[in-house]
Parts: sequence; structure tokens; C-alpha cells
Amino acid sequence: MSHTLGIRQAQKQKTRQALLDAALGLLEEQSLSSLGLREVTRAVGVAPTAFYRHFRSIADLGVALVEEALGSLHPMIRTTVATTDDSDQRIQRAVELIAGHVSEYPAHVRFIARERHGGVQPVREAIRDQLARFAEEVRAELAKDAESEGWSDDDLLMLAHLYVDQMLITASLFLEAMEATEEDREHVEQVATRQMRLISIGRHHWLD
Amino acid sequence: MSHTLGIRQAQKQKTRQALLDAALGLLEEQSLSSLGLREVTRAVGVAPTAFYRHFRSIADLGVALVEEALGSLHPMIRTTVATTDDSDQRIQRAVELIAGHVSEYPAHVRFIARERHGGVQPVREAIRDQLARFAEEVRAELAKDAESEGWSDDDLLMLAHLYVDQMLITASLFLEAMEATEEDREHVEQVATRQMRLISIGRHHWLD
DNA sequence: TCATCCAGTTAACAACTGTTCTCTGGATTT
DNA sequence: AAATCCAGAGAACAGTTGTTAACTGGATGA
Repeated sequence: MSHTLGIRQAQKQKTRQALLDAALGLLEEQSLSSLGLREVTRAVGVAPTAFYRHFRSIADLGVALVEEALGSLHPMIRTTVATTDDSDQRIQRAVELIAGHVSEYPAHVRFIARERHGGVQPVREAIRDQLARFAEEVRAELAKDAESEGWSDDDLLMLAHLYVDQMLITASLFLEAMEATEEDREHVEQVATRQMRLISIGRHHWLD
Repeated sequence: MSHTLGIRQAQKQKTRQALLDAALGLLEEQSLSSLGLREVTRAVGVAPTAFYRHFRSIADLGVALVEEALGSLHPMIRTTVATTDDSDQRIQRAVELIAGHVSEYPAHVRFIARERHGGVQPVREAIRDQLARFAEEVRAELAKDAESEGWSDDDLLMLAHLYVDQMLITASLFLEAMEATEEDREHVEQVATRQMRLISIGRHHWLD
């Protein structure tokens, strides 16, 4: 139950969101470490000093963007992994889900791919933490699976990280393919599906 | 057979290398898109305008750094994949080789990881091209393997990309672990080895 | 030996940056 | 109704940026 905000708080949140949106837009053709505070406020149409009412620095804004881009993704990942029908169909659904997310939030995906190893430490750490949470959640779901009998928790987490990294690679490839032909996009989908399948086969025979 | 350079050419190459080295150093705590031309020349101790004698722009310098970081790596990758003894030992050697390379050229590894999805298009493209070459070379080596009988070229390339991406992920993890404890570094090595092994198991049962 | 070349220098430019302090006027609270 | 609050504006700061033009002086080639 969220309390209704006053006019003042509402307007403040609106400006804050405008700053985040403008920053995300400007980051399509540069990195966070070269993004200027004035550049962002100029794009919003607000005085440079207004920035400080919302963020301590550009790095601070970057951390907020990480939360916006990844924070709401946890339930989605959970339910996708949790689906316990035929393995091949599960993979295909996962790949389609990634493709859909990339075409709906391309700027968010680009931001995460770019800043995961980017030049701003607090942002790198925020992304690392979120991805570690993803891996842990995937591990927990995998543990429920019948196929995980006899697996150590360490190995399950190892596999979960493999899946999470593969998701990011796939998302990044879909992003690159967005401005390519439909044929190229289908090729990316096919390769991603096969890579996931190969990993799943490795998982199936891990205990042999 | 390299012809001996005149004093002039030699001095020019020396300055050019100093610019590359200084840039690589400065890039440890920022991205290429925020690196300034004056910043680099200041670090070398040379006038800003001297920069233009060697590079058209910072992006141009970035492309040269990609060549420096990845260009000499092709024979190394080839011979590593080509080694045809026991599979588990091959994986362990590959991981050790990555660890060695990271501790010998950490700045190069950081640069590639950072700019692969970074904000400078020509640099992204240069890295993409080099990695595609790696994948193609790995595919060619895998094709010679007895285990690759019955595999399509498409599937071999799919697997090769999986290996190349896994190498990069592993290298990036070793880099992060460089300032951590010996225990952490061993953990990274163990996880990377197991992930490679799982992929190899998937490869072994791919045609079932 | 002498004319040419060219890597690096010097000086200057307009434009940009993050941050400070002071102020304003509408929303909020008393 | 009056007092307080606070998001955003405005002006000014010292310092930075990429790029230009004209130069210097040692290496080079005739």
C-alpha cells in the first residue's frame, strides 16, 4: 500500500525519472564515465544545480539505473527457470523471453552490458551484486529439479553462473542484431538456443 | 626481415608506444570514451598537438590498442586448442594459460573486457572482428579433432564461440580476483575449470 | 654542403566541465 | 493565516577540453 504522494514529492520523482531517462538515452553512444552532469540536465531542460537534489554524482545515478534495469527482473527469471516441462521447450521459451526483453528495453540491456566492466566502480559492483543474486536464485530453482539429485551446491552455483552469463551474452547479441536483418536475428536465436542446449546436455551427463 | 629504422622513425615509434602505454594506464580507472587527448599527452610529457602526428583521434588510438592486445594472441590460442592429449588436462592447461596471461598483461585484458561493449563504435568493431577470428581459428582446430566427426560446420562454430566467450569471462574473473586472496583465486580457477568441463561433456554427448 | 622534411613545440581560441553560494516562490505544516 | 520548507534557478568560479595555425631544429637525401 503506497501512500499517495503530495504535489511536491510527485514533482520531485518526476524530475528524478526524467534525469534517469535522459541519462539512459545519452548512454546509447557513450559510457557512463564520460557522461556529464550538465549534459543530463540540459537534456531534461533543468538547471545543472538541480541535479544535486536527486543524486550525489553521476556514479550515484548509475547505481540507480542498475536498480531500474535489473531490480524488477528477479521474478521473471525465477518463474522462467521454475517452469518444469520439457527441457527443449524451456530453453526455447527462455531465449524468446530474452529476445522480447531486449526489444522492449534495449537501452537498459545496453547499459548493463556496457557498464558491467565499465569505468565506474560503484556501478560495476552494483551490477555484480545483482548478477550474483540472479545466479543464487537460479541455483535455488535448479536445486528443486529432479535432475539435480546428487549435485553439490557448489556445482549447482557453478552451473547457475554459466546460465546467467549465457543469458547476458545472448541479450547482447540480440541487441547488436536489432538493426540487422530478420535473417540475422533468427541466426542469433538459433545459435543461442543450441548453446543453451549443449550446456543442458553437459548438465545431464555431469555425474557420469 | 625488418629493415633497421632511421633515428627519426625510431624516435617516432617510441613516442607512439609511449602514448599507447600511457593510455592503457589511464584506462584502468575509466573508459575510453572519457579518455582525453590532453590527458594522454600530459602523462607522456609531450605537447597535446604531438598526438596528431600518431593518431587521428582517441578512437583511432583505441583501435591500435585492440591490435596490440589481441593481435599477437592468435598463435597462442591455436596451439592451445590443437594440443590433443587427455581432455581434462587440456582444460586445466587452458585455464592456467589464461591465468598466466591475465597476470602478465592485466591492463590489456581489462581494456578488452571494458571496451568490448564500450561507448566507442570503431573499437567495439575491432574487438568483435578479432574475437570472430579467434572463434574461426578454434573451429578449424576443433574440426581436426576425432570427436568432431558428424558435426556440421555451423555447430562447430557455435561451440567455438561458446569457448571463446568462456575464455573472456574467465579472464575477467581472474582480473577481478587479482587483488583478492589466494583462496579466492583458486576458487575462480576451480569454477572456470568445471564450467569448461561441463561444456566439453555437452560436446561429447551432442550427437546422442 | 645545402635544401627539404617532419616530429614535436608554442600560443591562442571558444566551448565546455563540476561545484559553490545565494535567491525565489509555491507546497507544506503549524 | 503565518511560518517553514525545499526543488529548482541563476550567476560566477577556476579548470578543463579538442583543434587551429605558425614555428623550430635536428635528421634526411641530393
